[in-house]
Amino acid sequence: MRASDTDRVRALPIFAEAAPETFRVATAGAHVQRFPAATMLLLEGDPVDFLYVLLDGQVELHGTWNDHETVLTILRPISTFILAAVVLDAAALMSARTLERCEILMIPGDAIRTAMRLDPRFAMSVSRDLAGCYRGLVRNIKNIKLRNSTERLANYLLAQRAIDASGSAVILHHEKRILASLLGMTPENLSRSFAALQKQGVSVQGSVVTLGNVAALEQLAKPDPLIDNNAPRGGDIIAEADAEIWLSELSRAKPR
Amino acid sequence: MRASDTDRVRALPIFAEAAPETFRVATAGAHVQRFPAATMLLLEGDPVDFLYVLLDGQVELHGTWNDHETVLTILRPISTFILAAVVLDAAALMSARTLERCEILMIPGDAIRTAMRLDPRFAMSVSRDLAGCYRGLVRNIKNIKLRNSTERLANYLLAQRAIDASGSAVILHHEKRILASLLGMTPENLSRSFAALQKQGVSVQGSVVTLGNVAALEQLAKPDPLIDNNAPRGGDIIAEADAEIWLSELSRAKPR
DNA sequence: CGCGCATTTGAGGACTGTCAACTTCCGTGG
DNA sequence: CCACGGAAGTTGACAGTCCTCAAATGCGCG
Repeated sequence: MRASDTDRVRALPIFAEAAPETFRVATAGAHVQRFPAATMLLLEGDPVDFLYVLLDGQVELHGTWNDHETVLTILRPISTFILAAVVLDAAALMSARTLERCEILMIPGDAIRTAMRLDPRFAMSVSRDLAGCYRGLVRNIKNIKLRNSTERLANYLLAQRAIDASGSAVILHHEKRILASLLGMTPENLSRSFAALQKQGVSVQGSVVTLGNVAALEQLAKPDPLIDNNAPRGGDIIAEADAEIWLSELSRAKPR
Repeated sequence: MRASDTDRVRALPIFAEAAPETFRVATAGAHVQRFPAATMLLLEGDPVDFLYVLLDGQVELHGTWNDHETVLTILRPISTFILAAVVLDAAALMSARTLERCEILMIPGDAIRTAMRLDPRFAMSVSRDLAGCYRGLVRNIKNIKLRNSTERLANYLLAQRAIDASGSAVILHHEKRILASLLGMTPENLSRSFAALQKQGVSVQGSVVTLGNVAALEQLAKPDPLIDNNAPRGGDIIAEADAEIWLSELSRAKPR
């Protein structure tokens, strides 16, 4: 692992407050591995022997049933994945596949579990990370169960805009069929949803989406701090802070 | 709190391995409170000051958006809820409402967080609990995104049968409109799904459902250990053990 | 007994998935 | 550099799923 990578991993929320010794032990048994695009890193049902840390590239986590597949999340550096399975030493519930060439740090699960027993601050950080992941999924379920596909897309676009902070243009970082699956629809319906959002000033050219009328888009999307995590990075804390601002905006919401 | 309750709380996975001192301190500042049916315990967006432990009764956790509501989970004794918000000292993402008269132990969030810092074994237990909750939600999302409503109902019935182990009869522990929301459909469609399952030998009389042909129901439901948590109680470990048996059954699955 | 609420049933419409054909984009190889 | 092939994306037609509204039925409790 390069020194710059070490620093980036050290800065992960999970390690930030850990004792130096904890970090040293955990990363001592770890190794960096490079994978080509479209590689299955892990199959659901497999035992999980490592905590994965994505250093570079993109990874998709997905689930399968009855010959159908759905994307559950898409990861970008720096982030860890399948922490929950590592903590429980259990089989994976999601499969992991690289979307591009990736560089991944693999930390033995044993090392993580023993580190948690020895270093309470580290265990606390793991708990906080898991709690943040849990809340991310709660948001996800509310999004799926309470909104239709066009509303989900609209909120996705607004959330991306908040993250990238790149003016009125949003760049899609993955293929549309991957995005469609992430949002719980078919590629065909994603196209149609984009078309439907033209009325709200949305126009698409390849992977560049321009939001011509953010106010109109927000009126349709009705973003909600209790569903849409608008924190630039690293979880909950920031999102909670603006809750009151959002709520005032929500008070004028109308029935569907 | 009655002595019998103390024992039951002590037996919770979260406290089972905690130091005696940890348990004593945490429960010292706690108090038991009784609530009538249909009481809002917590509104989404509210700061969370307590870890709740349901000792008796039923509690529903739900989410709201744009004047629509969806049930996210239904709790029965003994279980804790909103642990994730307590760990992060964040606002609740779900509202909690009693479905019947309830008896609830409320442990100050501060006590939980300081206990985690002081007792690594307790922190480890909290991590394991959160990891189990996280995996429960992953299963939930796969269930919603990969199955239609009748398939979800069929799997729900099979899962209930496995939990209660009560022959070929399954008892619905909550009103059908609550169950419908939990399964992500309207009450009307729950009725129709029950009707559709008559072909698979399912018949309903009030809150008693008899499964007349489990094999046929399983053929439709295609239960999967990576979606349906069939552990009698307390999470993942048992479910993982039978994975191989289930998988052999799945290998002959056909495209939808 | 009657009221209120949950549940069921029916009709219609909105939303979403599937299939097929077509267009666009992009990387490869000539 | 260009032509080509294959995959991704789009569009249209159609079907299945699901929601909404309305009305009827059933159930429990005062």
